[in-house]
Amino acid sequence: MARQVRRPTIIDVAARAGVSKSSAARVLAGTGNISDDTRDRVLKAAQAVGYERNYLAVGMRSGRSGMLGLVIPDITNPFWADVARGAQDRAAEAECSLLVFSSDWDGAKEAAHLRTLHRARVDGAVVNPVADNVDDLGRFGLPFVLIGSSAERFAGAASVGSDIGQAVQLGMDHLVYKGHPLPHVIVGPKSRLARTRFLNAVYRHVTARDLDPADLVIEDGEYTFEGGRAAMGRILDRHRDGHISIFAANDMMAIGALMAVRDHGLRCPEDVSILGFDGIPAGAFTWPGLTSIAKPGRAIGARAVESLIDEIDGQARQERVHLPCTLIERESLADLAQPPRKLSVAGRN
Amino acid sequence: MARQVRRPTIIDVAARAGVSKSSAARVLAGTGNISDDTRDRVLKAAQAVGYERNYLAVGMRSGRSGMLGLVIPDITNPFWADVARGAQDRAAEAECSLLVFSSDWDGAKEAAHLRTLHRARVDGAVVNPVADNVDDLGRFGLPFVLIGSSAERFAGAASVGSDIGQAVQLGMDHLVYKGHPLPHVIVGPKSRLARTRFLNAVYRHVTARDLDPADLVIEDGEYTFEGGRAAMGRILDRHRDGHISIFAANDMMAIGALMAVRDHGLRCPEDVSILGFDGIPAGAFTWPGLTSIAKPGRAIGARAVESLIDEIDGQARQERVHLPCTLIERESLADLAQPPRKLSVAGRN
DNA sequence: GTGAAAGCGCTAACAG
DNA sequence: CTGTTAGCGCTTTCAC
Repeated sequence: MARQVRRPTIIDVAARAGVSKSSAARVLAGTGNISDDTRDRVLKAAQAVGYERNYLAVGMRSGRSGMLGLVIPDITNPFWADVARGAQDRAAEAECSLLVFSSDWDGAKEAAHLRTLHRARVDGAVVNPVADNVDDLGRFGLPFVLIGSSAERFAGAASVGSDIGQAVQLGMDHLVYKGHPLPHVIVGPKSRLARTRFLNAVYRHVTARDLDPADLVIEDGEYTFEGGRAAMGRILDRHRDGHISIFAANDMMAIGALMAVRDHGLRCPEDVSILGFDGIPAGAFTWPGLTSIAKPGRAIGARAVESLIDEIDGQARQERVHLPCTLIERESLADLAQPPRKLSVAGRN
Repeated sequence: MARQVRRPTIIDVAARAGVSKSSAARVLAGTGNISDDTRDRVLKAAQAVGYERNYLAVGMRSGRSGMLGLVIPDITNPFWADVARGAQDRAAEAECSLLVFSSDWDGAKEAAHLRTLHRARVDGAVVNPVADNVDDLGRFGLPFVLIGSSAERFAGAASVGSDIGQAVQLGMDHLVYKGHPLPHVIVGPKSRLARTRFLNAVYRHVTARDLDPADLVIEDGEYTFEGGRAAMGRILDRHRDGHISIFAANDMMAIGALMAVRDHGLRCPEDVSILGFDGIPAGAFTWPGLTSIAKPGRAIGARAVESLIDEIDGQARQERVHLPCTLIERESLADLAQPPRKLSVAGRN
């Protein structure tokens, strides 16, 4: 294969069009005043020689590389993949290239990727901060937008994430609608910021309906399949009468809980109802399908890139955006509000 | 936030070190002969002013941008995310940045992304070709490596993919081992190249064991959940006695098949055994867990980048690499080889 | 071993 | 409206 074919430059175009380099440049960059005739000839010449702008050179001259960076924990995680996709699409619209990096929730890796981005001269970056490197980013003088739940720990930076309050509200309302006024809650470990935010929203909802918050049963564990399974196991070991309703703060935990229900010889949704949170694709394939509150991953990615571009253009909005979550209704929630209707399956047995 | 802090250049470093621009450059690039003293002073100066090489400028001068491109159908698809991750990691090791694009299996989008890559002056690209744009890539004179099953349609290009023959062999062997000598096969539509390759391998395995290939039951459908569900439905409508064994050419179809089994009031693995192909994460959360042959996505991505780098460096190997698949054993396959052992669950009912 | 100088492809004053 | 000129930051001859 012919490697390194010499690519035509603006000089070739100018020569062929019989104009000066700068006239050609003006036409090609679409700036300044140009006579129709000149424009025509330059455009034709460019076409003829197969000219393609060298963005490396443009970048060098203008200080704008046309590249954006994205640093997320793991592209292999469906939520983050979704975020990446949103960012990609929005970047493509803006004719920007996106450099994507995975940090594995590791501060050192994150720092390394940030440095790489800086060296690559990206115009700005969207990052889900796992450590305090964001301060470095700021010091670099690189425009950036933060995403995810940990984003708000950092003052003075634009951020976009999902609206946990609205999400919990949505979930609790749905639970109430289906006849589960006071679900048991499975949340993450104490150390995590998201836990607090989630719980606060739950309490707000409970107190707003004049229910006794002390009746709320809370179990916690790691944000994993096993964490959810163990937490659910504990609940089941304790409580053995009547229907149990669960609101899990994370789909992996919800799926783990589902497994625990089976382990205990119970059925979902007949004996136990489960509502998840995240909207991961795997929830569609569990049995029963997992009803869940979906985070708008794609929208978050897209919005973050949008904010970033604004910031790069100097229209720094520096805002905190919270995007609404949506309900994905599948089969893991029994309809207790109208007992005779949906529970026929259970009744038949 | 301080936008556009002037970043120190090689000139600043040279001035501070009290040497010429070129000496500084030599030290910083690690080329040419330099006295220890000079090197020391330059390095110290660089450190002091916080110098960082401008890769845009380097790229312009050297014709190497240090960037690689990756074009896959959809970063949101777990297999492709895995490929992207492998590529990312390998690129990071080589100190390259990776531009990632999703083509949505759309030729036009693919072409657009390829053009963007070309304009961004990437040094090479890894692409899963959905259309015939790869010819363009070749014409561009851009080094590239193809990935995925459609890759081999293109002559004269390096490619890396999974070893379908070995994968099917592995699956069939496992099926035999578990007492399912002649599974029904659910494959993709006739138009797809992967179908043929899969079926050929199945036939090879069957004939090698002196079984009658005419006994092989083949159903096809789209490579989707619904496709698998429908195909399985047809099988179930026809065949109603004894255990049914299924080898699906794709996990989504396998999961669809699982659903069809439930639709028909049957149980997996007691009445129907299912073996999938892909190893998608969701297979861990179905009930029962899906036994599947996993494609080495991450390894494919990593290997592709490796080949690409070799090719860029002029050691064009131009080879076709086939990476082996592995078996993920979960619960969707009954052990028919030793009836009394595992089928106790079914027996109890 | 080191420095001076040319130039990668493009843009942006500055004259004309 | 157009051409001339001077760089952006770096590498790379080519002399010394």
